[in-house]
This record gives sequence, C-alpha cells and structure tokens, in this order.
Amino acid sequence: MHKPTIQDVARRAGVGVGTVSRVLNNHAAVRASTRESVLGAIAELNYTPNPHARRIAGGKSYTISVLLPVVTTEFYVRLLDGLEHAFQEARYDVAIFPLLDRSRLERYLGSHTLAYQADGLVMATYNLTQMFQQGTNIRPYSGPTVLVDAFAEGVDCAYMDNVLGGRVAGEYASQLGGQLYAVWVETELDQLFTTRVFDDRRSGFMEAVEQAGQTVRGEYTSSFDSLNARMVAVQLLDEAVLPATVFASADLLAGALLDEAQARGLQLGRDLRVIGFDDQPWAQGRGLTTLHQPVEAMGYEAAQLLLTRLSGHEGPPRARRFEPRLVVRSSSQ
Amino acid sequence: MHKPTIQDVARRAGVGVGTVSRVLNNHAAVRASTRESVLGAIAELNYTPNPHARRIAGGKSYTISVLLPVVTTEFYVRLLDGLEHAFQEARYDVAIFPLLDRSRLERYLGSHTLAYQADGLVMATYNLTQMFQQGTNIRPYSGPTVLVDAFAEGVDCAYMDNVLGGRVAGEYASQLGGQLYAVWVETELDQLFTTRVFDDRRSGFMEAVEQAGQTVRGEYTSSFDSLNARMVAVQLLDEAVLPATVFASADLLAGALLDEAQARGLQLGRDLRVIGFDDQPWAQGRGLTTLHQPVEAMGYEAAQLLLTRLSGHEGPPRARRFEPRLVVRSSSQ
DNA sequence: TTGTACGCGTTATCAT
DNA sequence: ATGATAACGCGTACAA
Repeated sequence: MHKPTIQDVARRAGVGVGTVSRVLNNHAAVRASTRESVLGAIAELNYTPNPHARRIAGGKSYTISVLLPVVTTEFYVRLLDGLEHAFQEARYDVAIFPLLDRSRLERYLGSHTLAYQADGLVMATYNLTQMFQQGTNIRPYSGPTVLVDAFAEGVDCAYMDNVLGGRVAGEYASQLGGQLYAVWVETELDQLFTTRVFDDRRSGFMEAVEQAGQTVRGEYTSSFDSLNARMVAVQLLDEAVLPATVFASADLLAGALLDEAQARGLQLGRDLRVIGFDDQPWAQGRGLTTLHQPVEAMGYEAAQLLLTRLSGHEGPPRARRFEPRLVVRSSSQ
Repeated sequence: MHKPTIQDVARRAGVGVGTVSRVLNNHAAVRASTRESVLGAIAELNYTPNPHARRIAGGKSYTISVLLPVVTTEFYVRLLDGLEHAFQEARYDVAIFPLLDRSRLERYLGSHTLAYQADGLVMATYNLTQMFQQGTNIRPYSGPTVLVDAFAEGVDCAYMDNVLGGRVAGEYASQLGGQLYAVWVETELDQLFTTRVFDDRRSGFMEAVEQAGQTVRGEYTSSFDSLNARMVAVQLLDEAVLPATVFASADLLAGALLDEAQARGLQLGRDLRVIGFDDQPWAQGRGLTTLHQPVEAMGYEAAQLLLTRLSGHEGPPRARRFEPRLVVRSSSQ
C-alpha cells in the first residue's frame, strides 16, 4: 500500500507517463478524452505528485520563499491569502520565512538555507534599497524577486497607493466641516522594518486638505501600541476644538479615539468624526469609517508578476498600483 | 558553470560517490584520511547537496514542519533558534507555518503540502487534545509529532514548568515582606490559542505563598495588551497598601507597573517591589526582577525528541521538563 | 573500507 | 497526440 505514483496513474488510465505529466502541467497537446481518463485515474487513486521528484527532474524547485515581517496580523493574513492562492494555482509551494528579528533575515539569506533554494522570492514591506545597499553582509538574492506592499525602482512590485488613501481621507474629511486633526504613526527606528506607508498617507492627506482650502489644526504622533494610542487620544481630545474631524492613519489609533470619545460622552458624528485606515475586522462592528485596502488582490498580483518572470518573461520592472477605498460608517456621519 | 554535484566532489577527491555520501551522512565506516580529502574537495568546490535529490533518493523529505502561533515575538524567536539549531545539525530543513488564524491551521493540515513535505511535526503551544478531539475537520497528522511549550498525554513533549516558576516567584515574594499582590493574564477565548501557562503560574504562586504562611491581598487580571496592563497597574496602585510586592505573571504587565510606579514617584525596592515573568530583552536594562526561561534549550530538546523518533526510536511518550530561573534585579530589592 | 550500479518519481526529448 | 526512455542528484545494497 504505497503512495500512488505517476506510473500507477498511467497504468490505470492506460496511457504513458508522459501523457500524465502533460495533463498535470497543462501542456496543451493532449486530446480531451484522454485528459478526462487521466484526470479520472488521478481522482480514483487520490494521486498527488511527489514535489521532490518534480523538483529534481525539472531542475526547478517549484518553491517560492516569502519573507514576511511579523507585526500586525490581519494585514499579513490577507496578504498571504492572495499570494498562496496564486501560487497554488500555478502548482508552486510557498515557504514562509517570518522575519521575527533582524538576525534571522541575514541567516535566511545566508546562502545555503531554503531561501536560496527557491525559484523566486517575495519580499513584503521591505525597503529593498535599504536592505541591499547598506553596508550589511546581506548579498542580494539572484533569482527573480518581487516586492509586495512596497515600492522600489528596478524591481517588480505590487504596492498600495497610500498617498491616494491619504488624499481620499483628506478630501472626505475636508467636506465634513469642523476642525481638522490627524494622528500619525511614528516610524520604526529599526531600519529593517522602516516603512513609508505612514509618510505616504500623511502627504496625501495634507495635500488634499490644502487643495480644499482647509488647514489641519493639530497633528499628533503615536507609536503603534494601544497604550500610547490612548494617551495620544486623551491629549488630542483635551486640546481639540469641537466639533472636530480626526484622521487616524491606522485603525488602532482610531479605535483609541473611539474609546476615549465614549469615555467622555462625546457624540460621534456630531462632536467628533473619526476616519481610520485599514478596515480591521472590528471596524464594521464599531461603525468606524475607514479606508479598506485590497490586500488579497495585491498579493495575488504580486505572485502573478513573479510567475511571469519564472516562465521567462523579460523586460523592464513593472509596478502594480492598488487603491484603498473609503468605507463610510457611522463614526463620521 | 553548473552547481557542483556529488559526482564532481567524488572525482575531485578521487573516490566514489558512495564514499562522499557516507561522509555527508556520517556513516562511520570511512577512513579518516579519505574523509579529510572528501571534506577538502567539498570545501574547494563549495559543494552543497541538492536537498530535493536527497529527499527523493532517501524516501524521506528531511523536512520538519513547525506550527507556530504568531503572538509575542521574543519567545518564539528564541524557541525557533533552539529548534532550528538542532534540526540543522541533523541536516533537516525547517518549514515554518505561522498560524496567523484558525482557518490556516485547517488548510495547512488538510493540504498536501504539509503532509508531503514533512517527516515530522513540531507544534508549539497548542493543546493537542483540544485540536484533535473537538469536532473539527482537522485530521491528525500521521507522522511523528512533538509538542513544545505545552504538555499533553500520549505525545512527546518539551514543556516549561510554569507551576514551578510561579512557586519560585511565590517563595521569593513571601520573604520580601510587605503586602502581596498579583496580576494575571486573562486566558484567550479562542480555543486554538488557549494556553494553561498563566493558570500554572498562578497555582504555583498561590501554593508557595500559602506554604510560607502568607496571603495574597489582591489579585488582578489584565489582557495581554499594554493599555489594559497600564489600566490595571493604575487600579492596583490605587488600592494597594504600601509597601507592596507584586508578582506580574508576564513582563508586559510588570513593565506597566514600573511605568505607573515611576509616574507616581514611588521608590522601587522600598514602596514597591515587582517580580515579572519572561525576562524580556528590556528587563535587564530596567532592572526588572523576573523569571528567565530556558526557551532555546526547550526548543533544542523538542527537536531531539523528534529526531530520535525519526531514527526509529519506539517506546512510550516522553516529557522533558524545563525550569524557569529567578533573576534578581533592582526592582525587588 | 570503498567503488559500482540501481532505484527513487518526475520532466523533457525524442521518435512514432 | 502519445509512448518509450533518458536524464536529474543522491542514498544504499552489494560486491570487491
């Protein structure tokens, strides 16, 4: 009772192994009827190809390494969903490397580990330039690489247009009336996790507000931490002139504002309007107006960019842009 | 200029491929001098064996799957260090499956990737019984499995003795003098991430305090969240009779106490003594007395348990116990 | 102790 | 369109 092989399938279907392989890999040149019987045999035997044999015969590893920071969960869950979906369709395996700290990055990329066995590399949220240009001992990965949720010159990338997201928030906030305030996320000091998303959201927001002929009456900064977020919320509501409209550049910050507003008995939509960013799972339940990001689509597209390279596509780097979408809920009206 | 193979090494060293393979796998029966020359050739050619060929020839995958919750970073970083170290020594690859959410677990266990790839499974911090016995559609992994940082009957496991840790804290706290207080971590509702560590720490602590003829004057509960931790610290210090000794069952909670104590101008060691649990990287810098856990050793040992199974060890399930160690710093004296 | 030859399960290259 | 068959790189039984 061993695991069925391609031989077993071929015998069962009354064809050669070559034909089975062709069916498996969509090599077009196979008659519809034979394809049917092969697929039938595969189903009956509950056959799944041995990936290792596949890798050694094909010369490729059929594996993609995904370098993933471990910060906020929700975002990366969705990102992985998109990536894995696309790669699975193309019969690629995904090896996940959670970058829990900096030393792991260097170890992972240090030649002999899995990261270098892979046919391709997906890097999430990292500043390639910083990583590979600084005087680190990290040597660039030689295979095809795609950046996701980050933008850089010279590399394929799929990124979220946070400038646009900020602008949408700014336009919407400007027409709500009331004094304008904003809370930004303090950029991490650790270079590895440096991100420009919050800077981008800010510049978009400020630009839109200015174009609307308004001014931001106060700006605040918080670390990405519930305690600090609450403290900032307290300070903001102490100082703010009501009615106020606050753009919080992350839902975590917006949530703290909702909490503090509730503690003070402020009425949302009248005394205070809040706009978040991320559309976390709880945002709907709490009625938070926020910017929803098509994260899965971004992951899926990033995978497609890599897959086309793997199947031989040459040409200049491509950048795919994704747009956050405003979801209006009760916190702003 | 292709990647060197075992053939190249054999030719270079003037031996047969079998000998090279024997050297690679420590198959004892090889003369020291030939071993040397083979290792020399390997070094000169910068040869690394093709893992996929190895897997297909040997019938094994030489890969271990590690199911890892993504919660607090520091702990799992160290755990992974220990695991990866051991597996690397034994020439096994480690595939990490970050369990960002529940649906991923089912997908991982259901899909052929994990089943195919791995010779063994390491599960961190999960309650096996709960996972496999509840009416879920999760079917148990058939290969050898080891639990790490969790204890269950019928499975090999390496676990931290949190009861002992609590007891040590209790004994130490009891002899410090002053009123005793404790802060516990609220257990997660999500069954997947249910953990008994905080219950264990509590029962050990209470037992030790009782044995010392003392009583705990107040118990508090906080979620694992800096904001809530601070709120609880505020409440505790509002109500506490000074001088007080507080056992915080996680450094996160202890840190909030230090913050609040500082804000109130309390003098640590005189008005307030704090004992944490975890020995986070910042604990030393802030002088926090806390319980250090040999996490790397636990991971290493868990890997060894699995490796012995892989090399054919039969016999009843084994449990390896690890002991937290009290690190006394200025916050308690 | 060591070399040779076979097999692992798949893909790719030929003929047909 | 399809069936043989040769790789792919390594582990291992067997012979020497």
